[in-house]
Amino acid sequence: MPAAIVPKDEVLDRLAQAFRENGYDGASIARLSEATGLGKASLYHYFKGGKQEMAAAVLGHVGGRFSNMVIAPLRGTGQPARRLRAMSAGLNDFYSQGRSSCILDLFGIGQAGELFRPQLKGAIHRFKNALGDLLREAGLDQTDAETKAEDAIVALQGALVVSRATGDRSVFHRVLEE
Amino acid sequence: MPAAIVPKDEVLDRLAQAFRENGYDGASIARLSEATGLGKASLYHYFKGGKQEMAAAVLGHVGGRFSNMVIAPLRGTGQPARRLRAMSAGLNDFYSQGRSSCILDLFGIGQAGELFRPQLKGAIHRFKNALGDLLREAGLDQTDAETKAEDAIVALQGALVVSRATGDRSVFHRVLEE
DNA sequence: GTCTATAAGCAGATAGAC
DNA sequence: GTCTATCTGCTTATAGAC
Repeated sequence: MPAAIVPKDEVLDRLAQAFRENGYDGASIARLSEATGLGKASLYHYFKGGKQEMAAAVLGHVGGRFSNMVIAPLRGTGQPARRLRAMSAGLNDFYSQGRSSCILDLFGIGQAGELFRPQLKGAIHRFKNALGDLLREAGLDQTDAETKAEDAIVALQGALVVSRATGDRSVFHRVLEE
Repeated sequence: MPAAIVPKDEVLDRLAQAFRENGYDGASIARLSEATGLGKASLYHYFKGGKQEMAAAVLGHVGGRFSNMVIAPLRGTGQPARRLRAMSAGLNDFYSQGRSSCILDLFGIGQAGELFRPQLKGAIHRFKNALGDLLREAGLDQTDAETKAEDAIVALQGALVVSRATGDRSVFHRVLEE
């Protein structure tokens, strides 16, 4: 069995980008085909469950990238303040300096929301725990740490929405400095 | 010319709800027809510009409701702290206790974003100014007031996204107490 | 594993009767 | 002002050749 012409990770990256630009409903198979450079039938060869499976695979893939770029720095061994800065840098890269929408936002809408809510909930939970643990390590008590962690995630999501709506990414950059 | 069977405000309310539940792309004409109780052709009689005009009309209608329920209390005459609480109550109603997504989020996505960005930007600007003016009146300097106002809008949008993604509206309620 | 061709159905939108 | 019926094109998805 010969290797695929395009590595699956690359395909998933491009699918993710297309979903992030258009949302679940707006990302038609034709667009996904164009974004990946694969014909429609090839996409269905990769993802036999169709668009829904493509989205699920993207969710897993993006979750993995998030773990590497954001969660891992938080779970590292340096000083808390330093790890927090590493997380900010990771978020900045992950969201392309605020240009990319978050899948947690897009996949929460409409029918997609019903399909993927458990995964979205899990992703938020993991992020909140990682950040909360770090804040506890930095000296906050359990309740404060959880609240602050949740606030940070809320601010991040809000900044992405406002940045997209205004076309002005300065909000995203400012919020990243919390 | 006899009156319409359903008042236009009622039609707009129902269209708004359908758009908020499904997003711009997810809200098909068939769904909008069902949501309003009007046949497709009747919808096109009201909105000759089709779906795009329906969305634009919803944007204007919802903007008006937001002015009444949220901006007006901020611009009132009582004490700043009291007006702030009135705003919170208005937001709680406007977003149905966190159950409704914000049009600023949904209409920022994909093609809809390109169509409506100016209106979205304007709406955020008006909210930020009203809130900033109140904060200045409460004693903050210009820069702080603007920053805090923006932070509040960011937190509100983020809370709505996180509430929708997790299905847990407690985040929305907590953030409303800032 | 990729492609072209095509099926079946839904999308947005319109015509014309009442 | 509302409806049924319809048009056209795009949607998801599949069949089958290479």
